Amino acid sequence: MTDYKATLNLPDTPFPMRGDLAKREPQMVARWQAQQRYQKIRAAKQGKPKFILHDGPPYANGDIHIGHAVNKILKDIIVKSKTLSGFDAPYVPGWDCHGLPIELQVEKKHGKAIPPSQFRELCRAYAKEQIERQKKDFIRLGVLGDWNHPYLTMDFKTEADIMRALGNVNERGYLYQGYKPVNWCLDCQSALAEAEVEYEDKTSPAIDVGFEVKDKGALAKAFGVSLPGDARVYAVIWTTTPWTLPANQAVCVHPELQYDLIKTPKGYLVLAIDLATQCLARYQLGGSNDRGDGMAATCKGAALEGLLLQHPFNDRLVPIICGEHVTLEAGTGLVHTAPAHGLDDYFVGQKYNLPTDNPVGDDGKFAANLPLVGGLFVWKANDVVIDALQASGHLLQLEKVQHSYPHCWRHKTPIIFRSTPQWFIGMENIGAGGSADVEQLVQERRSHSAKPEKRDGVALRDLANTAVEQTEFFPSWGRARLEAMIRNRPDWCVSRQRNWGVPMPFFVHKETMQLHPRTSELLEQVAQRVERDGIEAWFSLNSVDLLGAEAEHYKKLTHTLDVWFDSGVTHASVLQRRAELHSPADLYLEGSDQHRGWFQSSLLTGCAIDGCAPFKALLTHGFVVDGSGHKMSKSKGNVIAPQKIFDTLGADILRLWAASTDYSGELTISDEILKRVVESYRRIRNTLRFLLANISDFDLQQHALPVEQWLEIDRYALAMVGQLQDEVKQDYARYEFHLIAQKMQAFCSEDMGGFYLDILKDRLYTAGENSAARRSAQNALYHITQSLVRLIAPILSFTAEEAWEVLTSKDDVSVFEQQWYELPPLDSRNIDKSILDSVFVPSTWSIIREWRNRVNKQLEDARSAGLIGSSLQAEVDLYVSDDPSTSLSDFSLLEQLGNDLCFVFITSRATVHRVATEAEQHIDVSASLHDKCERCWHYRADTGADAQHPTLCSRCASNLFGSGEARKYA
RNA sequence: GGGUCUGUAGCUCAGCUGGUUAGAGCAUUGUGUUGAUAACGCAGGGGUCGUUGGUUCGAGUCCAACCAGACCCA
Repeated sequence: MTDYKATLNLPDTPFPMRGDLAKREPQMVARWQAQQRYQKIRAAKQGKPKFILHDGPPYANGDIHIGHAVNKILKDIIVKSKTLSGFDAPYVPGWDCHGLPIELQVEKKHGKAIPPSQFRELCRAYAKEQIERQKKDFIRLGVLGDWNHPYLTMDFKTEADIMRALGNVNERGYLYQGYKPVNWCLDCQSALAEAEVEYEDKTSPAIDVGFEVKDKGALAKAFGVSLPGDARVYAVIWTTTPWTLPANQAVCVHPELQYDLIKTPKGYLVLAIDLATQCLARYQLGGSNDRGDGMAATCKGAALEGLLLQHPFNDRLVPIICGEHVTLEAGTGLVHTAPAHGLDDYFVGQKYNLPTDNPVGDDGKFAANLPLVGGLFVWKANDVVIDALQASGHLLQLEKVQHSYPHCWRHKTPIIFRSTPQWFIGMENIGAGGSADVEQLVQERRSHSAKPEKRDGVALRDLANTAVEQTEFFPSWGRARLEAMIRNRPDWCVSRQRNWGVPMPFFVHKETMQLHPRTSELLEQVAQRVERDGIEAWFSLNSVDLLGAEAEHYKKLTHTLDVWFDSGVTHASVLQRRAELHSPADLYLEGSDQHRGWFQSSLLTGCAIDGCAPFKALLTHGFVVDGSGHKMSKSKGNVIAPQKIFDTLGADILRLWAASTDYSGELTISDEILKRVVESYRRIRNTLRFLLANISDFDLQQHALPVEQWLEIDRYALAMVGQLQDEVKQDYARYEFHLIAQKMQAFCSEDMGGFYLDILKDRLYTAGENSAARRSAQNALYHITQSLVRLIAPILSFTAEEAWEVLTSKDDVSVFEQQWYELPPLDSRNIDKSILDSVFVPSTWSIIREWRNRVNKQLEDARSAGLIGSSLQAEVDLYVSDDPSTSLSDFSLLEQLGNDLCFVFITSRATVHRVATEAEQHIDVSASLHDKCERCWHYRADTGADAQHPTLCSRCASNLFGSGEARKYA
């Protein structure tokens, strides 16, 4: 007996069914790097229009987590899809290298007793080491980029350009000196970062102090009462830091809270209604808020705004102001406000243009010339202040309280809030809010800080607003979020008192505190030295070298820049400095937290320096959460590490997960989800494998057939992949990757596996190897493969490159040197006239597929009844109505397929019969009574017709030894 | 407490401007095949569309409140 199996054209490919990704991907990465694929792709794309996705630099500390992975994968998908869309899309990854967290790590490792310059060297070395670790993982994810030349904010040139950017901001007039409260350790005599502060219990004196109301007429009006001429009225505050009273500049009320005016033996007191009773009890005073007619004298806080009070021991008037931060948790509902000594106070003070004058020196002693507390240490001043208040009758109550209070993490001693000179980028030059009276009052007293000039008369906030308007947002709500933040943000404090950071290379006059008149010129000289020697050039600089004799009048600033400034100005230090890049970038892409971070620091510096945003579009993704929607944390134990995923499942699985999740909200990940992703991957991979395996003997040069000579179903397949490609290209352009993953999956399962490929097997395997019937199928498969490999490439990069090598039989080429595939045209303009008349367009094919579904259901019934096993054992008879009112009835459509209809249903016979009405329509399934052809497994009457080949049907006999069967439709 | 979002089958997602029995893939169950075989085909089960109220002839789709979750602030 002949082995007819050997005569079949069975699939064959080196593309394995199982990806074995975890093991093989690293080898692929190594080879790509050795082959310099990134550089090759750049060369291939030279001259194409540019698409610049600018990398927001991750911080160079710690190994990458799943959030990093999502961010880099999304960027990579975009860069690659743009590349395939015909853009030259270089990708220069970056790292953020300066700042406190690195200092902390280095301190932990090497201790604190290290000279600053050596300490900075250690920081630099640490950052470098971290970058290498992160870089290795990013590359492992399959992210394509210029990994040999990333940008680092600690590159000497970049450090110099960061300084130059600061100089530009200053030249535009957006930089000014002001004061801001910082955590201050009296023992360190230096500022502390948030991370250096610990909270511990401390006992403090808590005092209630009356501020005498100066403008009694206005107050009486606010409460709707009339007051006796000699009445004394006090606004009462409560504080646990009596020493801050010398810096008091206002008393703050909540605009929406209700306040009482209460008559007591000590005079009238203003207190929040909800706290009045307990306050009076504490002061051991009775009292009444009856305004004389039996009605209570109350009013909203807002009504009190602007009233002037006499400071209890300084010769000045302070206003009542309104603030949302006032609460009823403790005290009186009126808050003593010293902008120099508290952050809330500072912010509300900004709003009302209150001075932030700080009377406390570095050593914690009050300035010598101050009344009452001059020269005293702050803690000592507590008692003096209390005694004075007691003596003057302003003190209503004194007690000791224990409360949580910030302490220095090194000295374990209580710290203070103390405003210090800082540098700001101003959002506008006129403070918002505040009543006219307050405005006037404070205007007179403002002398120490002049806010900046506007750029061309435009405030930075307005510039930023305009820039946001002109930006495209993915998703669109990003705009609202950024707008809201810009509307509310205070001026940006850019100075820090750190070691490991880019210095603010300024000289200020020792007396006037003004910047040196030649600041820009000097800054450039410094920048040139920094370009050569790094930031150390500034720290080690002797002022005389630059200033000569002037040096004795100028102070060299020791501030460093907020690291957000470093990364914020990469549009200047990177985009505008690298030949292959440009600013504004086409896209910035980061997590949603960066609306406050990098998006904003980039926007503000861009607007300050260039007058516009450094990006044309912003894309935001959510955070990764666990399967139940909760954030990941070590303590919860629900952290999933990207390293574990690519070491066990492979990077392509992680990439497919990132792509198939809708990133506009949170991205959920769990073992189950990953398991589903793996299934999904298998489907795509196996479809690809089947395609490759069935065109392994196909050579387009030799075997190409014009589309009009293809079988109908092959043209339909081409139409399907054409539509898929159109949609997927659009989805890439809109950055809607989860739709792509979805469509890819459906295409592979429904259109290919469940329909086209299943039907095709018979023809591919049993038709003559070089027959038109088989070559027609292969033509379609070839184009589908070409299209599909590219469509998945941005997402499943490893798999696509692997398939590309099989497809091209070359191992040193990348699919990313290509563009989206150009499918043979199928439309009426380019195709043979005969096809125009064809009834077989996608919409008619869907009718055929509906009938196929009906047949399948009947076959399944027959199978359950034990009538058949394989569908080829069945013969079907379709009774279909021929509705004369329609131009093309189902009957005539199915009938036209003729003998090919059975291949569509994968049965041994399919016959269409005409019935009159739809009600008569039905499908009969019967088991074939004929013999099974050993080769094609169809049950046919002509099996054994050829005596020479008794186990073959005549179809196979013809395909093997004759002219071959003719197929027209399927 | 404020700003910006999210909540449709076990999982990932569709569902356009409100209109008939809410879709797909994966998973699950049954089954066929053994010439895509740790693959592929076929059929089935599975959803109070976060909850409650409202607008409407009609709401997953509009409005309000609430619940849960995320990010950023305070």
